[in-house]
This record gives sequence, structure tokens and C-alpha cells, in this order.
Amino acid sequence: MKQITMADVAKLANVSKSTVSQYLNKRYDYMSEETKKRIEKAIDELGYQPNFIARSLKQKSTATIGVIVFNILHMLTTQVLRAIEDVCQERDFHVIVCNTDDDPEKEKKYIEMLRAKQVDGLIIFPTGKNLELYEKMAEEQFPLVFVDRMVPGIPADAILLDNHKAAALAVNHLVEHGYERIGIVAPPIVPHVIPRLERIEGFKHALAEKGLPVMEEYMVGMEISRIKEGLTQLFSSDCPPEALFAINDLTLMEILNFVKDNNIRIPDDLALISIDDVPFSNIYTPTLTTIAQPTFEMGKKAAERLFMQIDQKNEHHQQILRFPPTLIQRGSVKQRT
Amino acid sequence: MKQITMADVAKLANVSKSTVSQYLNKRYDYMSEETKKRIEKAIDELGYQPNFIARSLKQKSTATIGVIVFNILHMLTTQVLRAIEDVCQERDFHVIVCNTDDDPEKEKKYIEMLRAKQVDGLIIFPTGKNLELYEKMAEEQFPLVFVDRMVPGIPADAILLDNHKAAALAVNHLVEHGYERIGIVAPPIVPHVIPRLERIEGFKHALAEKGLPVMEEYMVGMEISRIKEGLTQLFSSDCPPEALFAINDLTLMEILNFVKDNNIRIPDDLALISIDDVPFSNIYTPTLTTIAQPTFEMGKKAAERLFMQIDQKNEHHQQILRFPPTLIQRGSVKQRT
DNA sequence: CGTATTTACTAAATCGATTTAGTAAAGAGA
DNA sequence: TCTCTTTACTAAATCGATTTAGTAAATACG
Repeated sequence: MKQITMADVAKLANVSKSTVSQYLNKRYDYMSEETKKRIEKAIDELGYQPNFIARSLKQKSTATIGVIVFNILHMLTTQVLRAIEDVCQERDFHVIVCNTDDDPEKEKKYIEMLRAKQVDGLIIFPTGKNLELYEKMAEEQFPLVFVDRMVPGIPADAILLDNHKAAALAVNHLVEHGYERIGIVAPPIVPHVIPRLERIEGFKHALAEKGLPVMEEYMVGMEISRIKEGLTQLFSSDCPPEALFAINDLTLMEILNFVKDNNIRIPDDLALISIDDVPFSNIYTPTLTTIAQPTFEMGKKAAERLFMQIDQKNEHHQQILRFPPTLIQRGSVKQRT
Repeated sequence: MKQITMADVAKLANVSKSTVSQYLNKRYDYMSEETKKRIEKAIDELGYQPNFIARSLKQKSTATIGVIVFNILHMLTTQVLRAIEDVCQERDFHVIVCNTDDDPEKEKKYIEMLRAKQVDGLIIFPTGKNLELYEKMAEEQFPLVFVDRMVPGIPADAILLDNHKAAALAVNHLVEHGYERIGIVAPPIVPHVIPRLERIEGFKHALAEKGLPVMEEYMVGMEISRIKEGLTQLFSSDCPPEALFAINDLTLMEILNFVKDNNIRIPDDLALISIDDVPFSNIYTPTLTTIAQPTFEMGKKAAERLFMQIDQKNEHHQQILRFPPTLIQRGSVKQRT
């Protein structure tokens, strides 16, 4: 089953390869109708399919981008990815998807291999730990957009949630409903995961704004697998929190698991609000009050910024875009009496 | 910022391109230590990165596969995809992901473009409507694996759930818990969506086995958006079903929505069982009894079958693999008294 | 009518690797 | 010492397109 190439088509149509190439690229400027017909006929007689790889080599463009995420299983990732794919579909671009599991080594390997495969650009949910690599790409003006996290010092576009605002939205909503003893639940706080830091910061700041003290013991920051333990300890204290703020969907799940195990009633015993609008928020009992990220808009914008860089090969200046979160009031926070 | 090529490395190291190529491919058979050192030095002095596209052109292999799914937002898809990516990662292959939204036109375009891009194989959740295309690929022995659905008459590998068994598992579980009036909820039944048909068939067959009548009015098969209507009508009848079997996660969501709106208590007023183990099945109240698909195993196997075809370019014969579903007993089906 | 321009093509170079066939030098064996 | 191998390379062809420079024929123009 040997490949049929342009040369075969050319021979059959009795023209040169160049002419076939012109035909395929619709450069009909100086081409007789008759020649067009002959080429068309030859093409479908042979069932010729162009080899895009050969074209890519010459044109230095693969019409393919890479998207490197932590884990495609996370909702945020999946939704952003879907939006990116939609934008790419319009431009006949394809998307290579890679999972890093937040491992910098994997990330490094993927970035290097994708660049070797000559992708036209990269959208990355960065681990934040391959500074030299990020720097090199930025220096070379390689089209690059960070999503979800940004990397301080790297002049690349970044699409982020306005994390301060998200935390403020949560705190204000709780305070306005009469809650004062508010806890926050998060994965471990590490310096290179900026959104986590910003959400905690925003949380503290919003509490201060409302004149409430920041209680260190109400701040649970640990590995997902240990959160239930942490909550158990927190809720066995004399004065447990009246409300909990989950900074993402993973921590929310742990909290829901915990309250179920311990027969804590929401919102009567404990109010609950979280960032990330999980798909079951509407059907859970009670329905869940959440802070939604505009994931599709974020994915769309990420792709658009990337194409902007791909299109205009001249210099482009960095933009850090923060998207507004939305409070979705449902049933897991009630007015206290 | 011009590309650094093998020729540049060769010049600097004072060897031929061929030798550099040998070095990169670790064919050290007849190469002096000194030459190796010189090449290595030249490579990192220039910061040379090989161009994989050029290599692909010559080698006729891109180390890239395509995965064409309906919608990456569906859980099943995401999980299968993740498993595929893991297998690919081990072999240094990359995955291009495409969404068809179950539109045959989009599917066609993707298949053609991915083949033009010379992907080494394709894993497809098929719409089932591009028969000529599927046929052509099978004929050409192009590495191909279908997942979730199969296409009758196309001799390609297929990775499926054992749908009959899944339905039987559901029905038997309900019957054994004392339920007799069992309804089934599904998207529209169309001839080319085999799993849907098989689940319905399995449902009827299992009822018959248990000596129960198949009640047409208990079979809701309509667009997701109209299911709530359908349920409303069903439950306003004299003799509504005592148990419902949702054939996938989407229909389950609609049912949960419906019962919430109508204050139907599960499992007291209505027992509920579904195919697809949704992520919140453990934290929902009540916890949800489900039939889980072994999504990761299915994804892994799909990738393995594909690589089997990619590796042995000689003929390979079709396998249709049906994976066993698992009943996960939780709280949405109780023993009737 | 002779030159200039336009039309309709083609030959050959190119993209950046891999691979095959070949060669010069060194070493082995009789 | 002479031939045969082995070692350590290289030149050139190749993969399948695109693109540039060029050419022959037809047409336009003064």
C-alpha cells in the first residue's frame, strides 16, 4: 500500500508537481480551466491525499498546538480544553493534549518534545518549576499562554481567575448571611502555586475588611488525602467554624464526604461555599452555593491570545488577564437568625 | 531567530550530517569517543533541538495518534482519554484530541485531516455514519480502534461495555430487592447507536428472564432536554414505576433533577440505578447505586490494541472486546418490605 | 512589425532530517 | 608483504511537499 504522492498526480495529469501544488493551494491565478479539470480528475482517480507533514516541513507551521495540563480529569481543565478545541476547530488547527500530574519533569519532557514536533504554540497550566524553559520560550518569542497559574518573572500571557475577588465574594456572602467563624479548606500552601496563595490572601483580606479576626486554626491546608483527618480534628474542638470555604472542587468533595460521614447538616449546622461550580451543584441536597469560574471564556481567550501571537510574528506584549468569578447563590448558605 | 539544524552541528563538530544523525539515534557502533564528545559539545554549544517533523517525513511515523470523541466533557470520554494518554506517555507518543459533538461531518473532516497529518493510528468513538471512511481505513489496514460504539460490518477492533450484562445487572438487582414495576430512561433510540440498543435489549431480556412483563409506557426514550417532561407525564399516571434504570450519566442527571423538583424520595418513593459511576455517587444523599464501566481498563486496552496494530504491520485480525460492568451497591436501591 | 507584457506553465532548489552505498585508513591473518 | 576485514567515517539520495526563478507562447501596444 504505497503512498500516492503529488508526483503521481502530476504524471497522470501530465503537468508538473508545481502546478499540482498551485492547484491544491487554490492559486488559480494563471491556470487554464482545462488543466484544473485534468488535475482534479487525476486526484480523485488516484484517491490522492496530501501529506501534511511534508508541507509542514517546508512551511514551518504544523497547524497544531500543544496544551499541557495537570490532569485532564479535573473539570476546570476539561472545560478550558473544550473551549480551546472549539477555537482551534474554526482555524483548522489540532490540539495535542498532555497530562503532567503536576510533575515538573513530565512537563519539561512534554514541552521539549512538543517543540521538537514543531507545534505552533503552547498553552500551559504550568507547574511553575521549569523556570529556565519558560524563560527560553519567552525569549525566543515562542507563542505561549499560561492558564490557571502564572509564573512570576516570565513575560508570557496568563489567563487567570481573579482569585482575590473570588475569595472576597465567598467571605462577603457568608458574612452578610450572619456568619463570623469562617474556616477555609485548601490543598497544601506552596510558594509556586499562585492561585492558592491568592485565594488565601483574599480570604484573610476580606475577613479583615469585615472587621473579623483571622483564626489560624480555621485554616486547613493539607494534602487532599489528609483533609478529612484535618476536618475531624477541627470539628472536635470547642469552637468549630460555622461556615467553610472550599477553595476548589477537590477540597469541596472532601468536605462533603466528611459532613456525610459525620451527619453534619448543611446549611443548618454548617454553611458551605466553594470555588468551582461542580456539575451536581444543582441536584445535590441542599443545592450548593458556589463561586463559578468562567471556564469556557477563559479557554476561548487563551486560544485567542495564542493565535494572536502566532499570527503577528512581530513583538507582542504580555497581558495578564484576570477573569471575574460569579457567585451562584443556592442552598448551602442560609440566612442566620 | 533562525533554526539551528543538523548541518550547523555537523559543521561545528567537523563531521558530516550523517555522523550527527547516527549520534542522535545512539548508533554508536563505529564511532570514536572523541567524535562523540565533539558532537555533544557542538550540540549544546548551539542549543540544537532536532526537528521531529523532518524525521517524521523520512521515517513515515509521527509518534502521534488521534483520538476522536463526541465530547471531551463527558466523564466516560475523559477517563478513557486519560488512560490512553498514560499508555502513550510510556511510548513517547502524543495524542491529538478532537470533539465531534456526534456530528458525522466533523468526524469526517477530523479523520481526513488527521490522516493527512500522518498520525500513526486513530482511536474513535464513532458517530457510526461515515461508513465509506471507516471501510477505507480498515481496507488499508490503517491502525484503528473503536471505543464505546462499534460499527457493524467494519472489521476494526472495538472496545465496548458488555451492555447486555450491564442492563441485566441493573434489572436483577432491582428485582432481587423486590421491585417489579421498573422503568428505563434513555436518550432517543436510533439504529446506529449500538450501546443504547443493547442496553434496552438487555433490559427487556432480563425482565423476561425474571418473568416480568415489558411495559412500553415505562420506557422513556427521548432527547435529554425533553426527559423531564417525559418523566412528569410518566409519574402522573395511575401506576408509575417503582424503580428507574438510567442508561447513562446524562439521563441520571435528568432524573435527579426531576425527583428534586417533585420531592420524590429516593429510595423510599423510587429506587434508582444507573450506568456510569458519577463522581458524586458517594456523597449524594442517598448514595447512588450504579453500574460502573471499567473506563481506565477500556482506555488502556484501546491504546494497547492500537499499538499492537502499529507495531506489527502484517495483518491483524479484528477483536471485539466487551468489558464487564460492575454493580456498586449503595443507597438508592433498598430492600422492599 | 517588433518589442513589452501577460499567461500558463516547469525545473530545480529547498525544508531538515535519515539512510544507503561507498571510501580511506588501520589492523588481522597467512 | 599482500589481501581481507573491520573501523570510522562521508556524499548523495530520499521523504513529499512548497517556492523561486525561469521559459515559451500568446497577446498587447505604439
